[in-house]
Amino acid sequence: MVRAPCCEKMGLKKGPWTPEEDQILMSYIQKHGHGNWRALPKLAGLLRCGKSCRLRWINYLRPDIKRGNFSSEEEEIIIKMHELLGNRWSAIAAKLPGRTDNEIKNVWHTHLKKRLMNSDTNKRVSKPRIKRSDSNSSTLTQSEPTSSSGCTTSSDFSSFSEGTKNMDNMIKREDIESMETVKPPIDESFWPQETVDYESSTMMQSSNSWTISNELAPPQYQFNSVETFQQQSVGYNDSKFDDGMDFWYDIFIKSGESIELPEF
DNA sequence: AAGAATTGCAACCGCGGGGAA
DNA sequence: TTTCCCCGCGGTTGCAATTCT
Repeated sequence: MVRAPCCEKMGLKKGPWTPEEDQILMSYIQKHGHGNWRALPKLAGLLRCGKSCRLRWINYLRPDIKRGNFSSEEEEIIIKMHELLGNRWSAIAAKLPGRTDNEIKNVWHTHLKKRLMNSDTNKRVSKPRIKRSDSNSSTLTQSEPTSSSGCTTSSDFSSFSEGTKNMDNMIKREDIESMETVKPPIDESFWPQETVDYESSTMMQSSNSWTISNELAPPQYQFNSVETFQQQSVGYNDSKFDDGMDFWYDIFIKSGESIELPEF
């Protein structure tokens, strides 16, 4: 079976969309829905192929699209899901409402993959670039620092599912979030705005405890002494993840201290 | 200040799945 | 069962913006 190239017909426009074309496509879909994508451009009066219209709508014009930089939580989810699912961008996008597979794919290739590689090789992470444009905002925005939840570096996610899966304490996600205080005292504000450098905090593991030192961090953020925390994995179920998976967080408890895990 | 190099992202391409005829 | 068509997915590309020298 020979398939004709999408835009073989002469006269069909390719390349960047103009605001006028966007307006035509949006108002047509808002009035009539998209129905048959192939027929849509003709009906709407656009010199584009249906595939191009679909892509423009899905990736850019849809009203529920969330624009702007990814939050560190979203990036964590992407990293975690990528580890579980691989390059199944649409499946990952399903876990991030308002984000498209294309956007996630781009973020992975431009930020997260490099970050993980740098993390593995103990290199500094390069300064994030300022986002070029944002349709919902006329001002340029700086990427958020991507140091995520305290000392839980991206490479630590690899141990999420390898952790103590047989532990009995299954708790809810909101409970985990309310337990932020038991993590080591390194949060997003730890890092100066212009750089993302979670590698300046080093973690050394001996049996199930982590020794955390941040002697390379900026002076105002250094601990007075090296502190030791116990690592513990806690799992949770989240209805957002409808494919039956459980997720695991590593939390850190100061040596000598104990906490009670919240009940269901 | 200007040109080169790098980066980020929108858009394109081709393939495969699934459903209708 | 086979053929055709549409849609969605993942990989890749092109180019504008930004940074570097």
